[in-house]
Amino acid sequence: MNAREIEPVLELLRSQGHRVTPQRRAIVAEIMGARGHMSATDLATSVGERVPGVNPSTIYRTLAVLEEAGVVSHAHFEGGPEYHRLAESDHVHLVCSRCGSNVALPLQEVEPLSRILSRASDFQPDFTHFAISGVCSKCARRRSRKRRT
Amino acid sequence: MNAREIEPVLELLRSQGHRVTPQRRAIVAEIMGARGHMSATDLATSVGERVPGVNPSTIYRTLAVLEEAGVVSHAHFEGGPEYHRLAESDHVHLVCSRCGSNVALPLQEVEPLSRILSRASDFQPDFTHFAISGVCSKCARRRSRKRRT
DNA sequence: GTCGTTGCAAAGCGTTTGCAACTAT
DNA sequence: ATAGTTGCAAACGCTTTGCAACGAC
Repeated sequence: MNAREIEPVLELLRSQGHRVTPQRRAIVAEIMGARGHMSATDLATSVGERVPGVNPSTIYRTLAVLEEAGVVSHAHFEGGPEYHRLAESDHVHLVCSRCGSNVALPLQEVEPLSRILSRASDFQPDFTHFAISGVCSKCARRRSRKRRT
Repeated sequence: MNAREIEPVLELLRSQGHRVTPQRRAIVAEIMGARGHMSATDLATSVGERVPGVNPSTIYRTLAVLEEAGVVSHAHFEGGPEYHRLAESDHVHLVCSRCGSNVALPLQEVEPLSRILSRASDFQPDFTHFAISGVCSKCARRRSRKRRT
């Protein structure tokens, strides 16, 4: 499936002197094919369904190569880092501290915030690298429950 | 030093049925006395200078009690969670992905951002819970260097 | 044939847990 | 005396590392 996304990546790796192994094919296919983000452990699980026996260390080493190559990136959530193809960096993650819901907000929607921040503190923010915690509309209505932070 | 900050906290704990031990005194003194944020490991180290031999598990358990009591909170950085007294939640952390510098920005400065976000996505953001990654002015000038992210 | 990659086993880290001994109240 | 707390040791989950065997090129 969607070889359009993975072949160019494999070519890129080759052009950088890296080798394309069955394990890497599976990892690249999995992460470039996914539309969301996933932890390294998630990746290990799903890759394991394509090519059984892929070692976790291979997952981590390949993720490092892919980040280095600039085709994959990671973002931080309450539960730790999650990986995604670079194209997924076009939105901010709004995570509710009450119910844990995770909503994606197009980066352009926070464009104004970036400008304000740049002016206020001479800092060019990348709102995609860390999630933004808060309270979603649903939880704001039923004001109760414990924080899950 | 500054018993003004720690005594009320110890009283609060007692009022909740918790007990005040030398270890807790030291932990509370350390984290309520600190003006910044610190990892659990940092805490263990500095507490160890006051009361030698305090076990890491005691640090974690006490931090949980203090968060539950609402006198301490944590925020997420590239390197993991860091703890701080609640009063330190009055600013956002702007972390440079190039040089790692960490600048505090008063929460009021991002007030406009909160309003925009609330309107745009019906979400009440808490910009203090996760740091905000980006590029500081210094690094923006000398455009080079590798990302540390 | 080279040299990058893999699996494996071990180690590293930060954090959690069960439990008996201890101690604040 | 009664519970809450501590230290210890073990377990955990995630990630990293050294190294010999393997395999892409």
